[in-house]
Amino acid sequence: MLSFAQFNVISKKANTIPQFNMAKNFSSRAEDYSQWYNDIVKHAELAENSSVRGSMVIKPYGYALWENMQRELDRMFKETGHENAYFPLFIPKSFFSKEASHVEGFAKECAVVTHYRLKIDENGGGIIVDPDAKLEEELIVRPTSETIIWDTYKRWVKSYRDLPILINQWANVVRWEMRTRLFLRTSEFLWQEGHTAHATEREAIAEAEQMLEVYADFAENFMAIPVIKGTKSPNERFAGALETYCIEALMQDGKALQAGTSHFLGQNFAKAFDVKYLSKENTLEYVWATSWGVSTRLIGAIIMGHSDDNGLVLPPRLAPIQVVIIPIYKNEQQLEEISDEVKEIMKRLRSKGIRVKYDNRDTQKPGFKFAEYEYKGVPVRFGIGPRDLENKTIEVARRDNLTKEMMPMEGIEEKVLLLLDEIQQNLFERASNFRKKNSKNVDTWEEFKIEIEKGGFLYAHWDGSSETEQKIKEETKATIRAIPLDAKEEMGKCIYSGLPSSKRVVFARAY
RNA sequence: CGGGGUGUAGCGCAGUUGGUAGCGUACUUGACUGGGGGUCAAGGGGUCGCAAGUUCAAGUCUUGUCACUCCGACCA
Repeated sequence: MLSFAQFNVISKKANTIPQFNMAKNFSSRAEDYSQWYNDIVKHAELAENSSVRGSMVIKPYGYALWENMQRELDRMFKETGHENAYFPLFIPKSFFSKEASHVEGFAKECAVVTHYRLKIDENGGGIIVDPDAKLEEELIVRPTSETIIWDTYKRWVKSYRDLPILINQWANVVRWEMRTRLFLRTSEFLWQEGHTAHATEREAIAEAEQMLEVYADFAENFMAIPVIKGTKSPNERFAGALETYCIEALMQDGKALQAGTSHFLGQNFAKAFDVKYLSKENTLEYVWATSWGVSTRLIGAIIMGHSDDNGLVLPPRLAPIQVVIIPIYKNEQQLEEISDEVKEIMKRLRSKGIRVKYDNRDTQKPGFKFAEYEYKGVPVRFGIGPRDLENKTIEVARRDNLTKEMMPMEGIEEKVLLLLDEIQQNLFERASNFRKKNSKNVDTWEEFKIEIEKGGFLYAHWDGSSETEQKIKEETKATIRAIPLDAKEEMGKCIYSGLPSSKRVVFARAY
């Protein structure tokens, strides 16, 4: 059991924000971590369960967050030379059987379309599937798009001049999961999947590594979550890949979350779909492939990475609302005066690119609004009342450490710009410290079994065999989350088998 | 798919030995309020998850079923 004390950095000073959530029946992390997570998703209005089992409705606030994530990622993809395209949702069943390990990996979780028509039931039972409308070939709802894309690339690639192909698509995919959790695992989810084709192995590997860097950059600089960059062990590798690169994050309950993966696919798909090009030397060669993706699961990472017992905490660079302004007034006239001033302030904030919202609803009290935006994780809140108009001040409250102070209206846009950066930085540091505190080297099996119960990343030696990894998983539920790219060479003995090992890998229990 | 738990008003819950449903909050109206979830008063809102069964009578008992949730197996 982890202590969350380090995340409750509420100062005892006079400007401390009082804690009201006790009255609202929201769970705390220590009481029930899973319930706490579910409460945040629902009460912060990110998403809710739908009538479709295992599928969620992403609500406007949650979708706005996703849009911000999309925008930054999309920019990064384009800056690295990629273009967006769109491929079909339905994939002919036969495509799947072309790459053996790929089928095996996904077969158990595919939704299948078998018919194309409904009809009125003659026996009065409402609507039924028309048995006469059976498809010649059944269609799979994509769990990922490698097959349909490589079937397409086959037609696009003739010569080395056609390479590389650098394409990304934003799409939904379906994986029929037995056990679902909002954002972390749902039957349908939103993601992006990049699929590239290259002339050489070297170039493909470089692409996979480059995209891993992009993901790590995004995680750390936008989500404010530190990640371990590494490769997966063969057991954890993507179905059909020769190498899977990953970024791995640590959640507040001590469990790991895979935040993004990038795969070097070798020539597996090129061979399965017969994608060849004529080289400069006039020889026919199979192309080399990569694929890489991140999903709405990242929203789960943001929630579990930063939020506290008062609700959601969002990193400023991704927050749908960065500054919310709440007027405090006694009558119509005061509201008008405040609104005039706020209009001016908003203009200045927006000129700096700050996403600001003025909540002038007359239907809610200020205190209610304070609590609401706090729960929804808005990084900065302004309170402006008659006293502020007189003094030319603003009460500025920050969500990350729950403190507030008075600031002059003059030049507030510059101050806030700095403040947002400071909050972003603080969240990253806080998460980094947490990870540091919950990462340790472990050298004996006894110690491993004790430490894994406490959660966190365990750096330990591993003999490199799947059997050992499997045994460790069976006995402790821990898996190898990553073989860090920056692992230093260090002779040691496998934690489990005692066989020699040259570097430490990262073990953890995972989502 | 196996095991546990929960489904009663928008949300959170109570409901005794079976006797026809209640609390908090939210909602509506009004007044007073207003710098951290306001106060008072008066109101509105429920096929008790769904379907069968037992019974004179079912939120309550029985069976089935669906959903959610936790724990396993599977996975981003």
